[in-house]
Amino acid sequence: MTKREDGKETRKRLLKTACDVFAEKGYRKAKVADICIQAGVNVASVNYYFGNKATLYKEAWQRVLENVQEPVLADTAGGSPQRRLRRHIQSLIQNFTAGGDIGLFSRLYLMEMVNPTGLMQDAWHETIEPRRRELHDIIRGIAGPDVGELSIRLCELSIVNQCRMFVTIKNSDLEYMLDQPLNPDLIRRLADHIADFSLAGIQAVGGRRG
Amino acid sequence: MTKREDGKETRKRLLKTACDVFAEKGYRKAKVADICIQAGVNVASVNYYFGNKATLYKEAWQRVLENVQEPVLADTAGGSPQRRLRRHIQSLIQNFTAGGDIGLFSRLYLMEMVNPTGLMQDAWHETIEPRRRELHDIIRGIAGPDVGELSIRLCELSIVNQCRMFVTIKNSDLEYMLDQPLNPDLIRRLADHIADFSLAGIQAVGGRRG
DNA sequence: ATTAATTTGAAACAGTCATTTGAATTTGAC
DNA sequence: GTCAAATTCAAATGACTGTTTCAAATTAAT
Repeated sequence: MTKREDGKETRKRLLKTACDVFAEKGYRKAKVADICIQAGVNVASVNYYFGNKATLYKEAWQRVLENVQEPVLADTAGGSPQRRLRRHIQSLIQNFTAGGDIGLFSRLYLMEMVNPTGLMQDAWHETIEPRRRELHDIIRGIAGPDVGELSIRLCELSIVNQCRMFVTIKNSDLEYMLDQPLNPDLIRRLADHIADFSLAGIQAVGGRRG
Repeated sequence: MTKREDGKETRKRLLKTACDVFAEKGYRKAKVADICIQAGVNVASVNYYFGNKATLYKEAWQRVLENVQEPVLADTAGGSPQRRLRRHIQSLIQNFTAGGDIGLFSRLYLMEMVNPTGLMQDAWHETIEPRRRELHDIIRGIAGPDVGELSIRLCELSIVNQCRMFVTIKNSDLEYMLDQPLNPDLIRRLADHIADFSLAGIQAVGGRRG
């Protein structure tokens, strides 16, 4: 009865492309035509497989969220807090810079922030929460038990927002400020810097019994 | 023969409102009708005074850029580098949080980044350059003369991006992460934190002769 | 060859806005 | 008080953009 499996493949390609395009342009500015052309399928396919554009958007988000959390947590457990911090920062930056399935997340978030569709809202909280908690624990481990909760959270923000520069500053502007091209070496250097800088920051906050 | 000065007033109100609306919604999503209604003038006024929407946008940018640099530089000269750093950070944050003529700048930048109009490009470099240079000197003063140029610039980025969290994270998310409402007191606390955190960061980078 | 799942292109449809227009109103100068 | 220019106004224009629908054509599996 049920024949023809080849539609699955099309649907998959469509969804994958949708992630890219939505991340690049945001919900509104992304046309279904764009997505379809880039995916090499007919314009009507979106409606055939997803009903409408909004549903496609939601499913794209879901796909991105699913792929964001895994590769990091595995990598950052174990070792001294200092070492864990360094690795956590590296993985954060990788998330923000990687073009593949992963950097998409922060771009989507940014787009939602700048002009919200209201189609999302909740789902992403669950996704970042575990990572947030881990960073929290690492910082606590470095700062010590006497430091106030608020101080720890402020450190979280300091660190995450340093890493987020890759999302919230145009690459060309970043290169302008650093006066050199943004290659993988430089990114590594930046990760090291952020780790050093932040480690000292946390220790200072801890030392003053914030 | 005839003068009639009352149009100037309208034009001025229109321009001011345009800054707000463009900053809030971005070029595309902001309708001239929105701007006109919010300014309490007729829809045709935009074309009457500015010819078209694009020109209004450019003039709005210009207006914002003009008002951004002044109030800060005056405030941060003099004192020890440590003290100057603290004040610089405070003024940065004020720029990013103030609703008035000033916080607009960073919102406009963000909007341009997320979906560029291509109408701007250059002008803002000139505007931030003096502030950038000042921060650079402050950091150099703290880190010492032996620290490499790149390290100084990385510190710049660390600091600026901590302050930019107010622009690049939704207030509601910020409140969620800090687990308390974002009132002026908390903002002051955050400024203090960033100053402490960054001071230690710079000194660490300097100490290691980066 | 039959069947049902896909694919297709074109047409229909729904909105959204910037801009124009020309008349009405206000203003300032004489 | 009158005139001409400057300004305001409401309505209409008019273009464009982009999603969705549909019926016909194609394809894969049995």
